[in-house]
Order: sequence, then C-alpha cells, then structure tokens
Amino acid sequence: MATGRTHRPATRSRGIPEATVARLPLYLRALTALSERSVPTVSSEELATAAGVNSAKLRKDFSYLGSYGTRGVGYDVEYLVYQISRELGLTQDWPVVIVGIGNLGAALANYGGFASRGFRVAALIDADPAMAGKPVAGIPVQHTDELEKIITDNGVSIGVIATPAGAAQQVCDRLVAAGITSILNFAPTVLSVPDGVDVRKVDLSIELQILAFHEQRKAGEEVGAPRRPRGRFHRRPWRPIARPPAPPAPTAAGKDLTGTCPP
Amino acid sequence: MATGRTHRPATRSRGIPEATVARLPLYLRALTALSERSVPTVSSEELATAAGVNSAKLRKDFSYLGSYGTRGVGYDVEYLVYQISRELGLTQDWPVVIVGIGNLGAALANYGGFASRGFRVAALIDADPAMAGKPVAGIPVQHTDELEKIITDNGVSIGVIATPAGAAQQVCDRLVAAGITSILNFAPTVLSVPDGVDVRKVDLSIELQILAFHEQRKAGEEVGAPRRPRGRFHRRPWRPIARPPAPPAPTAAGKDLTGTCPP
DNA sequence: CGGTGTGAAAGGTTTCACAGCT
DNA sequence: AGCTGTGAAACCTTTCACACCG
Repeated sequence: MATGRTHRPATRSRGIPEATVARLPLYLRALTALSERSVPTVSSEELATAAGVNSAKLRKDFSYLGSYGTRGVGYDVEYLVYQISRELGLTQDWPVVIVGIGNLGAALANYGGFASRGFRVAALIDADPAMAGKPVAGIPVQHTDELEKIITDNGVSIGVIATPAGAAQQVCDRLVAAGITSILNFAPTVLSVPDGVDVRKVDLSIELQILAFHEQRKAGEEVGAPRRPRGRFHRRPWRPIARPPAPPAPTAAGKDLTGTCPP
Repeated sequence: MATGRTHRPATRSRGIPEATVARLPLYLRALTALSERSVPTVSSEELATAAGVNSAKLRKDFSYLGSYGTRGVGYDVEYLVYQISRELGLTQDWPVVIVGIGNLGAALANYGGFASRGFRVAALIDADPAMAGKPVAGIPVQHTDELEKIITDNGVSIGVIATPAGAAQQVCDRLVAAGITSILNFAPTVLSVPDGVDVRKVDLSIELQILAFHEQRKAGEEVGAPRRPRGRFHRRPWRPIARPPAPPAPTAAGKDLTGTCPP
C-alpha cells in the first residue's frame, strides 16, 4: 500500500503485522460495545465472534501486543480497550481535514464514527467559492486557497480526499507539500506520493466489482436444487461493454477472416 | 470475509486467487483510461505503473486469466478490457438496491462510478416515511415495506447497506430472505449471514485508525534531521479515552505498590 | 532485442494443536 | 478444568529470475 517505503525492520520486535493492525479497530469496536454494557471480562472465543473473526487469529493478534489476558479467565475488557487504543494511537486526538465537500464529503463530515474515536474534523475544504462559509455538519466550508494555512495552523497530519478523480492528485500534492503524511483517498485514482507518506484508498466501485465476480460464479454453479425460485433472470444474454472479442490480431498468415470467402 | 463458506476447490483450475480478483478492477480502470486515449497496446510495465502495482505482480495476475499478451509487444488494450470485464462479470449489468438514504446513501446514489461499470441503481429504500417519493439522484425513494417486492420484481442480487449500525442486521436479514446474495456494508457492524452470501464491508473509521497507527509510528521515529518544522504539536501529553491503565488485577502477593513507601 | 509467461524462492498470514499458567 | 500464548504446519501472496517466443 505504501509507495516506496523500505519497510524498516521496525524499531525492534515492535513489528506488528499489517494484517493484525487492520483488525485491531474491529476488536476495539467489539470491546467498546462490551464496555458500554459493563461486561468485565471476555474470552477469546466470545470476543472473536463479536468481531467476526476466529479465536485463534484473535489470540495470535493479541500475542503481538503482549500478554494482556489471564489464562483460564480471558481478557479484562477495560484494560484491553486501553491497550489497543494506545497501540493504534487513539489516546491522542487527530485533527483531520476533508477536501472536497460534495455528497460524499458531506457524508463524511456528518459521520459520527470519527469523533467517537480519536478523530476531530478540523476543517472542510472545497474549491467551489460558492460553498465558502456555508456550514456543513456545523463546520463552515473554507476555500482551497486556505489549504496550506489551515493545515499548518491546526497541526493536521491526516487528510481525506473526497474530490472528483480529476482533482485528486493536485489536491494530494498540496496536502503533502503542506506537511500531511497520511491520506485517505476516496477518489477513484492512483495517487503518487513521496516516500514516507501513507495512502489508503476506499473505492466503492471496486468493492462492487469484486462482489459481481463472486456473484457471477454463483450463477454458473446452480448445480444442486435451486433453493427457491430466486428472482434473478438467470444469465442475461449479453451487453457488450467493450465491443465483443476483438482478438489479439495475428501477425500474418491466416488473417482476413473478416470478409466472406467460401471456397 | 465470507462467513462459513467451505471455500469450494473452485470448479477446477478456475481458481483465481482472491488477491488477484481484488486487483482486476484496478487494471480495468487503467485500461479504460488508455482505451479512451485510443492507446492500442500497453506493456506490463506501463500498465502496472498506471494501476499502482509492480509489473511482476500484474503479469502473474494475468497469467491466471490466460495468455492474453504478445511477447515482445505487450497487451492489446481493447482485448484485455473485454477479457477482464468478462471475468469480473461486467458484461452483464447488475441491478443494485441501496438501503438507507442518509448522507452516505445519497452520496452513493449520486456516485457516477456505478453506472459506468455494469451497475445500475434499481431502487433506493429508506425507513423514513417522510422520504418516500422524494427523488434522490433522480430516483424516487421507496419505503422499506416495499423491500421484498422491489428485489423480486427487479431480480436484484446485490444490496448496499448504508443505514445506521443499529438497523443494519435487520435490513441484512430481510435482504437475504428476499434473495440477495451479495452485500456491500457501510454500517459499522459485523453482519451475520448464512453460507453462500458474500459480505464486503467498507468502514471509514477503521481506515482512519489504520492511518493513525502508522502516523503514530512516524512521530516516534524522528531520528534524522526534521525535514521541516512540520506544523504538528509533537507528542501531545495525553487524552485518556479509556481511563488510564487499570491493570489486570493481580491475584495476591506484590500488590499495593500504589502507596509511597521509600526504604 | 524486448517483453510475456511461469517455475521456484522468499515472505507473510492463518490455522492447528498443545504446553503452561490460573 | 479452562483458556491463554505460541511454536510449527499449512496455506496464500509476492518477488525473483529466466526460458521462451514474436
């Protein structure tokens, strides 16, 4: 995901696998829910179920953080919440800026899940002068001209890009130049950034395409009894998005099969 | 990601690795851009750069689909677009329903990236009676009561959940009961579904937390010359989200180190 | 020559299964 | 007895490097 970072061997054994890091927020959410219900301890089995993973994975994950459980008992909920929060860096709060206040940007600004973790929307930025000053989610939108000043003044290091694809790289460059080192990109483009800057991307259309792939497989696999007359039109005939095949064009001999030429 | 699917050994050698499937949409996007610029062929190196991966990976990925390139030349852009589209199941179009037309749901309804691939928003559904009939992105919102009928009538097999977390499981159950077999979930909850139903989740807050983790590491690593007086307040003192440690409660011996007791 | 296609090596992730602590 | 913590096995993914072909 990073661009060219040499993946330093980590300060030492502090090497928490990327796959584990990606699951810590899941555990944290499940633990927070337990905490709110005042559940004092939880076993790996229960917590794993709540987080949607299996217990072996969870225990292995936690083993990278240290030994925070008690054998024969389980994990202390409050204590784990604290340890994971600390590991994720959520015990400090992170000001973020959102650039591009269209439908999606507005949705993000209104999203409660940010504030509840350590994130604070420090500013909303948009290129449209007509939007400047208008409040979205209670925060006045500022013009792109102010971008550098906003970032410096608020000590922002995380930026969210929710602009159209065409503007994303340019916005990204300015964010990086202004000192931002982590970017969450919603624009459907590959961003190029210097070493040391992290980019994560969220792409709605890609997720749907992955689902479509599996969905297609299911359709072709109707072997057993059709559980129920599903409302799908089985195998629609066609809808050539790219004009049909258009084969790879041979070199010489045997071409010109296009015209009619019966012997 | 699936719940209990036995991960069937695939019809045979049709086993395209999951990691590869997840990248096909990236390649497709890059290829579409080339196609629009009427570029006829592209090398693995060029295409890989455009898609943000390395060329070895790309060639390996394509090798699972078949041999669609020409040695010494590269890949025929149009032909590859077609092959990947077909592999992803995008040569047919997929009606989708979006449930939960809040900020995010509206953003999704307006998102152009769906239509441009093989996806068509067949209906928008919301539980709020006040929204019923109001058009969003040119499509009238329908009430949740209609959910089953909408899905059956339109032969929908893909659903998008953009409701609050509390409603998600219930909506999910109804979608599944109505015949939907692929779900894209934006609600911050773990959904449980029967075997055979695919769920993919997109979680904004989780992505930010992963960024925060890496961001924190960077801060602790300021070894070399500080490239520039970045506008960050280095290491904020604290902000106990969970009350501090609250250690795991020892059993006996050696406790009560809390009081002062200098020898 | 240049660039694909692919075995084989290296690296990362998940699962297993059980020793060891409470 | 029960549940964590963890080596070791199994599996998956990425990278290497080069044979092969246009």
